[in-house]
Amino acid sequence: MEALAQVAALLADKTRAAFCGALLDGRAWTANELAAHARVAPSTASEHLTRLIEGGLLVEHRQGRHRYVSLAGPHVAELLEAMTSFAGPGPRPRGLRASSASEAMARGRTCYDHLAGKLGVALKSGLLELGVVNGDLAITEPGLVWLKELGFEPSKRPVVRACVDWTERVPHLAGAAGAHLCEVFFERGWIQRIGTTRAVVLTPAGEVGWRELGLT
Amino acid sequence: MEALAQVAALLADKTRAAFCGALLDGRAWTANELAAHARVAPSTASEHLTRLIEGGLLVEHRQGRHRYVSLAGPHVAELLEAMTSFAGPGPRPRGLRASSASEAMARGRTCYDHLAGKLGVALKSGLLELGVVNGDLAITEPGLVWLKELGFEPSKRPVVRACVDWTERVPHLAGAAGAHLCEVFFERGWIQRIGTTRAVVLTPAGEVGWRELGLT
DNA sequence: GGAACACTTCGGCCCGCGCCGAAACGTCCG
DNA sequence: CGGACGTTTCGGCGCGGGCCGAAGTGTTCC
Repeated sequence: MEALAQVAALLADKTRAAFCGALLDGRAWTANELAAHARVAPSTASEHLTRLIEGGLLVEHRQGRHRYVSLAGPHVAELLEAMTSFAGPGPRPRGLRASSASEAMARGRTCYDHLAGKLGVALKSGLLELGVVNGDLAITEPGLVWLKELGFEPSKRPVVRACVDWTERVPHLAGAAGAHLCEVFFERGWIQRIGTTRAVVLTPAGEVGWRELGLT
Repeated sequence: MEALAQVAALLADKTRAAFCGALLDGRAWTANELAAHARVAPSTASEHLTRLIEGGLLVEHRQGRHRYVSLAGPHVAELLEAMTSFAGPGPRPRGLRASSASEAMARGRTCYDHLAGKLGVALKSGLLELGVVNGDLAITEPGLVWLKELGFEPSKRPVVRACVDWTERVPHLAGAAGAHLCEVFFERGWIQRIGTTRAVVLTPAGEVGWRELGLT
């Protein structure tokens, strides 16, 4: 169980945890951006990043004088959400700005490459009613056809995976299908990021689009 | 992401991780047993247990002068295996005793309340061939009938869940079905613990039984 | 009642590690 | 070439937390 402690230790520091939380938006961040985000000195951030990369949680790709880092893959995102949902919604954040921000996150957000929050759960429920997935959150035959009509192409990656939502405490839709739908929704302008955060809203166009697809 | 760091911190200590690893056998241990297992003073163990319980990872039930603790539920076991499998099989354990013990664990073991290791993966493959579960590891209609013939009764708990095997790096069968099958196999003497460890072997009777069920 | 036992609380030690600032390195741009 | 900038390395500081032993509480058994 030595290995367990080592992975846990990587995430046990609040600065490193903040890094991972920021990277959950699925994008690549530079070392400086993360340092500013977590309010630590660049030198401190650099050391943390090295440890997270060596631990296999992050990957880097260097470009000129920049060091871009991102999560090492969907499996990392799933692990992070699983752990976060375990602790569950802690005490309500204090302060107007913070609480409205966290409300926005609860309403809808991206979780690495798919949708989470109330929006993510609504999507899952809709797909369930449409028969795209069954009660155990597995893809159905007609569901696969439905997805292909939206441009989905099967790959090595599992089509659907359950990812525990840390605000709703309910599994939502991850995996290749979840990622594809999220991508399509962004392309069509159905969902939009709020500022530069992970929070996401369904646009008016999105509401129409969802209804036309048969989603609630 | 503060919450994430708190959960991680609980598991970031090698003594607490060792406790959790021991408790993955699904049984309740006393504080002293765990202390001896992790080679720390009883006073140290006591403090660790309090923290793990407050963190929601463990539950206790006191009986006379004993303090029994066990994992707080299957969700904890799943989280632990997910994190352990992430780190993956580290360097081979050194020493004859240690390496043969870890070999036995890799061959077959219990993971909280279901089977894991090569044995667990073999069970999953067999159920897949029988059509009890499908490729996405979801229960099928005939599969549910098949389970009920073995005394399975559906409950609130999900019938099947994927649990990542930390030695095989492949999902195996958890959830209510996994727990029920493990229980039945123990009752019928088809599987047996090696000593008092989590390691498990398929008995000769078990080999016959598995064949009769159509498992490989 | 008294002795063994399981566990807990407390005080104190000490190591690990997160943090910073200063200085060095490499890259980009004018 | 020189200056700005993103990043890294190093030394040093200070806190948190894991550990133990000693003493205390509650339970069981004789």
